Amino acid sequence: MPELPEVETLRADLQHEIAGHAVVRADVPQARMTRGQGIDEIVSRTSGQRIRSVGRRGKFLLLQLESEDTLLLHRGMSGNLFLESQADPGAKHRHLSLELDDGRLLTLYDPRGFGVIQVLDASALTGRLASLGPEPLGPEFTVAYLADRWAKRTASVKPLLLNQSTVAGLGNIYTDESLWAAELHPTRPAGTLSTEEIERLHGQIRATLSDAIEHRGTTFSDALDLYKQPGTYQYHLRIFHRPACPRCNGPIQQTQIANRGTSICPTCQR
DNA sequence: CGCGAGACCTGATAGC
DNA sequence: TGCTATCAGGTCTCGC
Repeated sequence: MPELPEVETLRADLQHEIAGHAVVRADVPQARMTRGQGIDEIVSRTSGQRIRSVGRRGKFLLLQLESEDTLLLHRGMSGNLFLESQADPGAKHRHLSLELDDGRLLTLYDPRGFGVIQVLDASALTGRLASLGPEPLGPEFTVAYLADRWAKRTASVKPLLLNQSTVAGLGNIYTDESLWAAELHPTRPAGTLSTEEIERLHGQIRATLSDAIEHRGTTFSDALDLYKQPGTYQYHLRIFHRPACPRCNGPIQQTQIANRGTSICPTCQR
């Protein structure tokens, strides 16, 4: 579910709410999302630690601890992180709870279990994030970077945008939205894009993500924020799961590209 | 190496 | 009502 705007919304709220607070007690009820790291290790390396700050890289949330360890969290497809006074006792899919020094509880729920929970030291963190491409809203994500990277690529532009090593943070919604805004067909071989087309795409990726962050992301059914509230960008989506194209009024085609549901305006995106 | 298909897992919803 | 099939906002890995 969550892409960069939903993770960034959570990061900003977490920074505001929990930075400076200490973790009194950690609970990791199951090891499904720990990628081989032991429950005991995660608990012992987070318990008692003050949270310095809350960062983000792509779709990863990074809780920087006073020990110089980082608690790395990924929401996968269905992960929600809530700040609550008590964990939902009926929840089947609770993966992490951090009890803070003021009694509040930060809890990660993830039914599908595609998310990630790991505690990493500085060098392990660097390694873990090494394959990620640039931040789409940062200075390293440039037209020249994309043009250079794609010069000889035959793959379709959509799966390349979904690949986090191209640029970190795009998912299915914002890829479709950006391609529509740039008037590009998702199956265009990346190497055939002109500089002007890459400029359009680059600009629309940034504009779309910035706009979605302003609206606190997209919420369909779940995918709530720290306070269990929905974002509002679903009311501003132009193509994704929409019936008609806001540009030409033609019907939007729902299809499969790269094994992902894909929304296209066949008139505006050639 | 580049590329696409399938796997991973659970829950919601649609259709019979 | 209850069964089965399909789909879901993300990675990973396996073959070609």
